[in-house]
Amino acid sequence: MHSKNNSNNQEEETKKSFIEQARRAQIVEATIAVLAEQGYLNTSFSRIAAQAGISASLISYHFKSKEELTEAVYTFITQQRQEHVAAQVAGAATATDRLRIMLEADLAYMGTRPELFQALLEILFVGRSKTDAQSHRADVVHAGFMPIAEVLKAGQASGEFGDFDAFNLAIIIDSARDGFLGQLAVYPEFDLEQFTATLMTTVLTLIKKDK
Amino acid sequence: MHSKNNSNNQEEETKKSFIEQARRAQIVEATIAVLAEQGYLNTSFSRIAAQAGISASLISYHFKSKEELTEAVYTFITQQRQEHVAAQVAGAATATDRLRIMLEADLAYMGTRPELFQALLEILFVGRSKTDAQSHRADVVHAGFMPIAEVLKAGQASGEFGDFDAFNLAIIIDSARDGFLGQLAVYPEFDLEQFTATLMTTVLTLIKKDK
Amino acid sequence: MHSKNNSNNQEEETKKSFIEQARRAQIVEATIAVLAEQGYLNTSFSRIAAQAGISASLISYHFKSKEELTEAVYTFITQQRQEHVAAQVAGAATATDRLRIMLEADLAYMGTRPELFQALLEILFVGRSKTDAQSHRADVVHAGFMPIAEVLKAGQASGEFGDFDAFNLAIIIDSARDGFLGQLAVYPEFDLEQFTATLMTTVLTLIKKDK
Amino acid sequence: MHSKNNSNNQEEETKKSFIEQARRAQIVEATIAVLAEQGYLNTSFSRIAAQAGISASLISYHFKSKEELTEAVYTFITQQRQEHVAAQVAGAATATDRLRIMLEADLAYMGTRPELFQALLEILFVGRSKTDAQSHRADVVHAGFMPIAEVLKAGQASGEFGDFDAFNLAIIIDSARDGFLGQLAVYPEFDLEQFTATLMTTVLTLIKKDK
DNA sequence: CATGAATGAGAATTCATTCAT
DNA sequence: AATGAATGAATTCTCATTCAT
Repeated sequence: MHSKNNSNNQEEETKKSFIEQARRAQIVEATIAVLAEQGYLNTSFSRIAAQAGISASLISYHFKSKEELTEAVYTFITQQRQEHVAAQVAGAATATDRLRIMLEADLAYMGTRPELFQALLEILFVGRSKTDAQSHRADVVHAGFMPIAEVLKAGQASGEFGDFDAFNLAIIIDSARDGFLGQLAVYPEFDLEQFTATLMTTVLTLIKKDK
Repeated sequence: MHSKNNSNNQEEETKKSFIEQARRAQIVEATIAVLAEQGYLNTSFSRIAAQAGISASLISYHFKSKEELTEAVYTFITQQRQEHVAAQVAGAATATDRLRIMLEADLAYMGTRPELFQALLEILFVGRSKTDAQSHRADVVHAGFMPIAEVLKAGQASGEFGDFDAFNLAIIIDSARDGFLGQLAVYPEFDLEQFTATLMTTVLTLIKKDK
Repeated sequence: MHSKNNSNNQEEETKKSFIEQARRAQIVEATIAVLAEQGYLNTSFSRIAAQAGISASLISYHFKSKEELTEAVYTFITQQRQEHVAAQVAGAATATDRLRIMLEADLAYMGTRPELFQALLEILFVGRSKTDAQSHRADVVHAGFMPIAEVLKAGQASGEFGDFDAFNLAIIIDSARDGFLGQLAVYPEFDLEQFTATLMTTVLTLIKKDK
Repeated sequence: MHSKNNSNNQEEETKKSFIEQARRAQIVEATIAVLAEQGYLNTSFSRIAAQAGISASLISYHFKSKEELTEAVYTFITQQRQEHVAAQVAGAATATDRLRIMLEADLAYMGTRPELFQALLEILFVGRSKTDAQSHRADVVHAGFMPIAEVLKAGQASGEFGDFDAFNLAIIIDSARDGFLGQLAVYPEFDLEQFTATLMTTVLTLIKKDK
């Protein structure tokens, strides 16, 4: 734990935690694959282990409980999602641009990895065994439309957008985007670009000033 | 078993199927309650039985498998939902009216029974143990936006609506409605009427002819 | 649960609970046997099941948890023990008689069933996984010498016994009796009657008035 | 491994066995603590490791098996116990003195270290996974009263004590002492000195010549 | 029609132990 | 000397389902 020779301590610890991180990542990826392919009900430690080519107890070794693993998967997907959007939204000048990029970047990333969204849904609508899960899910749901609601309000405050119920419109936009992603997981042949275009046209119509 | 006298055979069978129907309905209702309260993971036969005040084996007696029970619950909720909409949409004269009623009637019914939607979500995103479940879920997802797409196309064909991508707009509208119902299950304090109003304004803006 | 025909209700319930009781008794007996033969560590549900010739899950069916089973075994042995003593101690006239019977009756019963004492020890010195187990064990330990202490004090109060530290002498007597039972479990060849005689002589010497 | 230079080989080995001994002692102490605090069932390598601040595999490194560790703990406690008594009993002149010191010294030492007795009990009544464990335990139990029996017989042979069943009286005395130690582990508030006094009075009464 | 009894399959998790480093 | 990583065996327990009554 606290070794005596402080020579290459950091290097060792980095390497160690590297292996650990690699394993955890491997397990998380395997879990996503199983979740997307087999559904939450069939996502047992032994199936994840089979998918990853490791033993089931190794999963317990790296994740204290199934809950912790599920949480890690959720965190991983959500972070990936947010990072991709954040990277592109940084350069947006207007509220319109920010809103456009938020939707387009998210659809572009998640739309090409339907298994991520699939896994996310499985987690959100199942892992409700513990007491705080309901509120956790609430937070999650919340997290989806709040950023959109803020952009909408910002656009209204700056006079860039027209007059509308920002809160409920945010729910509509957020649900539309996630709804399509949900469809895409089931119907891979749906046209991502076309939907994105339709959604953008729709949104621009709705936030227009002189409507 | 003791069918020596074939006098009132039919009557008996009718009575049996009546009891049978009543039991099945009771079990379905209990399942919905447990699904909504405890989540799919905690919805075992024994919990449903406890909720209904019957034995777990009686559920097996009336439903060949858990899959069949799940299917029955899904069918029950979906039928209820469709019947309520169908009853009101019958009297609609224009496509606009039909679309409005489809949304308003559904929100009015499902919005006041969040446990139905909750249970629906639990089923849709979990019960995937058999191979054909993926396609089954596809049908389900499909069922949501197709009626809307048809109305949109009808409105366009009759010249009542403007020019837009009917298919993708149907996905948007359907997702917006269901998305809000999903939120409502988590945040009961959300304002159903206000959202309905916002959604209607939005939809009317989108289908308008001279936009 | 609450059946409609109240004709032979009681009879049915009696029969049912009879089967249930029989099974529980069978499992308890099997558990005692395994405990005594293999020790607590090797007393798993599957071993008990093998001993009883039933499936391991049937044990779970009748006992909600291993803790409950352990508790049942403890209760069973303790009750047996107390009943045997109580039956004989009832007719005792003097404190001396009461004390003598308490010791002789207990040694006579438990001494011929060393596996009961063995099982008792295994439970008392192992089943300490839960929080309240420490206090539970305390109660148990307490239960052993308190009846003896009471008899000693009663004998002193009535002038039947001499002057001594009743509390600590009770511990000594109780420990001596249980200590021998513990030895007997390991060395079945020890002479029960001879020890009983020695213990009685000893005790009578100690409580004598004019010593 | 790098034993090319055989110059200070012996010194190294000595140092090694010193470290080895220290580690083994550390692990034994940690095991005693966990045994006393958590009970045998909760005494796993990982818990012992946590208590000692080392890794679980280091325990396997120093003790070939759990059995060996258990054995080491038992030996350690027993040796401590015997050494303390032996040191004081050496100067006893009469059999009475020897007996008195054997009891007083043991109670004085073990009575102030209830965790040792607690750990001893946990080991004696649990660690029975191997075939020969039963006989091992027999030896252990034996070890308790045999020294007492010998003193009693010696005192009788020399005419110092009266006439009694030395063997069974030894069991009584041994059980009384250990029984109180067991109580003490559960009720720390019990009065060690008072019990010791009572026990001594009792024993002296029992071995008296003209009774 | 209804149930209690029973089961086998499978779940998550802990354990002692091994091994490369 | 010491450890983290890894595993297979074993554990308790839950589940859907069957069957005799």
